[in-house]
Amino acid sequence: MHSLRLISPTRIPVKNAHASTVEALGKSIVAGQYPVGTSLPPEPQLCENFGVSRTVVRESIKSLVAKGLIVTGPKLGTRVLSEDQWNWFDPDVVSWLSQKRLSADFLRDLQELRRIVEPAAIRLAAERATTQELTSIEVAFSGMKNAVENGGDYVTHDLRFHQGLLQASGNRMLVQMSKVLGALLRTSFEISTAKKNGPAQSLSMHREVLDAVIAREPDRAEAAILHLIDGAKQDIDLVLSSRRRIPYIGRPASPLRAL
Amino acid sequence: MHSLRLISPTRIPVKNAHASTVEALGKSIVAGQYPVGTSLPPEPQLCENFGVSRTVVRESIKSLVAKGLIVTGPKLGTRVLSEDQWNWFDPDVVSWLSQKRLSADFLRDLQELRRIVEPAAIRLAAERATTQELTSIEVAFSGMKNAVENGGDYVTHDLRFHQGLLQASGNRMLVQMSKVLGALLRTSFEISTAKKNGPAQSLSMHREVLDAVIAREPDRAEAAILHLIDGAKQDIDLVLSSRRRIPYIGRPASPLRAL
DNA sequence: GCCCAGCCAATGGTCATACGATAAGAACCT
DNA sequence: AGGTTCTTATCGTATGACCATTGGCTGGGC
Repeated sequence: MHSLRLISPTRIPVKNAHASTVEALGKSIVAGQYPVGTSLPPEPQLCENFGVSRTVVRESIKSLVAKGLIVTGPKLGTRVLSEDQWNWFDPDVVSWLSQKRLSADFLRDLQELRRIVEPAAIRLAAERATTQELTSIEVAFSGMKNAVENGGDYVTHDLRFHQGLLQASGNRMLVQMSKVLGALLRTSFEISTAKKNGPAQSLSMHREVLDAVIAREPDRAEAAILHLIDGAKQDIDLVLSSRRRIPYIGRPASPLRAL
Repeated sequence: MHSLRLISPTRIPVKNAHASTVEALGKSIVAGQYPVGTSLPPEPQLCENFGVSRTVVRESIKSLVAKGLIVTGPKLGTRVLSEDQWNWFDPDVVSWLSQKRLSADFLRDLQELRRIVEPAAIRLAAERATTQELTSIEVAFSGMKNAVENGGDYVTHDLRFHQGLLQASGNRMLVQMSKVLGALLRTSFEISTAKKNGPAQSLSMHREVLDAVIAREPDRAEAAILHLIDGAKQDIDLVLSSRRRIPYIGRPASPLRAL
C-alpha cells in the first residue's frame, strides 16, 4: 500500500528549498522587513541565513523579481521596489500580504475592488453561465448549506461559490481576479461566520444570488450580490474599527494542486 | 570549446542573457508554440537553443513559473499550464500576449474589463483626486490637444490621461490594473486615431471626462467615460470584424527573433 | 575648494560540473 | 492480468570559478 497522502489536509511543512526560500523572502519583503529602496543582504549572506546554496537563493530572487517585488543589479544589490511596482494581482503576493500585513488600507482596496468586480461579473454570469458551471455553483451551495446544518467547513464552500460565479463570467481576466480576491474573501468570510447566525443569514442571500443567475436576471443578481457584499463590508469595518488585529487563519498554502 | 559563438542560433544579446531568455521563452509559450499540457524541451536542449548555460535557463524558467505559465518537476519536465492558470495581470504576460496573440478573445476580455473598471475608477477619482493628480491629468490632456493641433504623439498622452485617472482613484489594485490595461489602450488608441477625425472627436470626449472629474460629479464622469469606451469598442470591433490582422505598434522591444 | 576622469572593489551575472531526488514508464514477478 | 520493483530521464541542489557592471573612492587638474 502506498501512503495515500491525498487525504491529509495538513500541509507537510517540508517543501522544496526553492519554494520555502521564495516564501520566506517574499513574506519578509511584503512585511516591510527591508524598507523600500534598501538592499537585501548580499547573496552569500542569504545563503547562510536560509541554509541553502547560492543556486537556490538566486532562483528564488528571480522569482521575486518576476513578481515585481525587487530588482537586482551588480553593485546595486537586491533592492526592494516601491509598493506600487509590486504585482498586486499575483496570488502569492496577495497571499503574503494577507498573512503579514492585513492592514486597513489593504482591506479597503480589496473590498472596493470586490464591489466593482463581482457585481459586473455576476451580470455576465447571468447571461453566459453554462449549465455545467451552474451545477458547480449549486454544488458549492449545497456544501455551504450542509456546513450550516451539520457543521463543517463553511468558508471553503463559500469561496468555491464565489469563484464559481466569477468563472461563469467567461472572462479570463475576471477568473484571474477570483484567485486574488480569494484572500479577501476568506478573511471576510472568517469574520462573518464568526458572528452568530452569520452563516444562516448569509446562506439565504447566497440562495438569492444563485436563483437570480439561474433565472438569467442580471439586474436581480447584481442587487443580490451587492446586498451580500455590503453586509460583509459592514462586518469587516466593524472589526477594523474595534482596532483588533485580525488573525489570519491560514489556508493551506497551495491553491489548488498544480496539474 | 565553450568559448566562441560559432554556435548557430541567433546570438544578439542586446540585453542580459536572463532577460532575453525569459522574453523568448515567454513569448513562445503564450504564442502557443508549446501546447498546453505538453512539456518544453529538456533543459540541456534549451541551453543549446538559446546558447546560454543551464543556470540561465533554469533561472528563466523560475521566472516563468512565478508568472504562472508553467510548472516543473523531476521527470515531468517543464509543462505548460492551462491558460486560466496564467497570471493574466502580469505586465510581461500581457505584453507578450499583446504582441503575439492579439486575438479577438483576448481583446474582448480586456475590453470588458475596461468597461467594468474604468467607470468605477472614475467615480472614485471624482471623489478623491488630489489637485496634484488633477494637474497631472490636465497636463496629459494638453499633450493630446497639442498633438491634434500640431501633430505629434497623441497615443502616449492619451495613455497618460487614462492611467492618471486610474491613479487618482487612490486604489492600489486599480493602479496596478492601469499597467495591464495599457496594452489594450494602446492598441485601441492606435486604431481610433487611425480613423480620420478620430483624435479630434476623441479629444472633446476626454475634455468632458476631465471636466466632470474636476467638478466632482461622479455620475457625469461615469457617463462620459462610458461614452468614450463604447466608442473605442466600436472601432475595435469594426477592425476585428474585417478580419484584418492588427499589428502591434509598441515600444521597440528587442527585435530578437528566436526560434 | 570644486569638479571631473579614471581606477577599484563589491556584488550580481554566467558558466561548468557533479550528484541527489523524484516520478513516469518499462520490466518483472506472482 | 494485476500489481510491484527497477530503470532512467529530468529536474533539484550544491560547489567553485570567473566575468561584467556599477557605485564609490582616489587623485589630479582647474
